[in-house]
Amino acid sequence: MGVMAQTSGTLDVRRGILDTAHRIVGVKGFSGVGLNEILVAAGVPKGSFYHYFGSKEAFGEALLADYFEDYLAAIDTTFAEPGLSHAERLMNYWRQWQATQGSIDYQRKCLAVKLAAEVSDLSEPMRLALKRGTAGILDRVTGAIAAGVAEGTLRIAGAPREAAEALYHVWLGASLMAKIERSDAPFAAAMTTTRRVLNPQPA
Amino acid sequence: MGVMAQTSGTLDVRRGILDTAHRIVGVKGFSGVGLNEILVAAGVPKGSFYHYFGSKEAFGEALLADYFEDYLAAIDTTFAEPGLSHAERLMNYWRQWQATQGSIDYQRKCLAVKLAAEVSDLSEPMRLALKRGTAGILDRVTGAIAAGVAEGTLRIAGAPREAAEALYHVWLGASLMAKIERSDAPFAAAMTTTRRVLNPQPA
DNA sequence: GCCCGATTAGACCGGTCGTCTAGAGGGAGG
DNA sequence: CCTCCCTCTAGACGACCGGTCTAATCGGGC
Repeated sequence: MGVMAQTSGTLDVRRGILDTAHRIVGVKGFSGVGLNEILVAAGVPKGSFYHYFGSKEAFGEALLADYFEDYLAAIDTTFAEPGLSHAERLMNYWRQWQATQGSIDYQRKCLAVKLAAEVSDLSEPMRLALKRGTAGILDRVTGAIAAGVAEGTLRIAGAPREAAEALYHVWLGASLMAKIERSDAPFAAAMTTTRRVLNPQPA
Repeated sequence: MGVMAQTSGTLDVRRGILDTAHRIVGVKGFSGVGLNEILVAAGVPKGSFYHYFGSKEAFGEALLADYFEDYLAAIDTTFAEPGLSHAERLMNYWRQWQATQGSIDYQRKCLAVKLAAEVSDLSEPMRLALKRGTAGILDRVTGAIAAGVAEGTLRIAGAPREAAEALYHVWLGASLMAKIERSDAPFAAAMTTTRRVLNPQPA
């Protein structure tokens, strides 16, 4: 069977499809791309698709799950960076958001922003993947805010969870406006709002 | 030519297509629906479509323009309602947002929320229609905030434009989250944020 | 050399957008 | 009252692309 060798090959193919898809779906959306385009771009024969995924919908679910897995790991890294206050770590997170969404680098475009509206009325499994992912983000941001408050580097009115939700909404909305306006002015506005909400203090 | 009689009939057909499309596109998105489905639902033969619209894209642009025309007119009505303070009118606007987006009434779903991410990478004319529409909303909200501040029923930190952008971002983001979570909790959170930002005072 | 599971090729059918030809409808002008 | 002519309707049609599935191929292990 060559389990080892073939398994690694198999996983590479799956990864290749997922990575390619992230790039393309991040621009064209989910209904807007055909499997064909993704498969050709990934150099994977069309016939193979149903060996790796059960359907286009199951594939979309996997794409989202895979995306959030990476994304949450990246947040954990940012929020654990040594030598920084919780306030600084949190502000770094928003800075990264601005940097990745504002750039022309489609590779890393946020699938949550791109797909939320399109997909949540279309597919229940995909909607739930989105729900799990965003809940994970909200949990982490809430934790970081609470830590900053406890540490004294953040001063907020109300509960950490409320602030986290408010800020996540702001950045989601700013991302939508940035797409509409093709400008990163909305992110600058979001950053101003963020500072007003969090009142970051020097450590 | 029968200009009058035929014109009214003609406009009815166009209206019918647009209204039906609003309902369907509001659920399925733009790439997610075929002209066929819309036309059948509207009871309009396919051949007529290209008499009224040049292409699917031009139709999408018209759909958005039409949507925002109504939407902006509704805002103007809300912001001109007699016997209310500017603060009350503004809070009514957000309440209406919550009511229409939170409901199951797809007829009136916000096309800006639904289509922004999907369409702004897909079609420049549609993106510009979105840009014009959202700019109109932002202008009106900014005006209402400024009026409330001048009147003394609103107390904000910073410029009215900043507050308007922050709040519009919040409500856009909350609408996305409401879709993802299938809950109107995000709107409740947005309302809390809104009150914190605007500090509405009794007249 | 054979076996057998992992992988692929390509057919399949239904739907996509857009086009095109024919003709129905109904006021205007003689 | 009849004809003209333009607006609008009708829906078949083409070329193409969608997701899915079956049947065949590939290639390592024995």
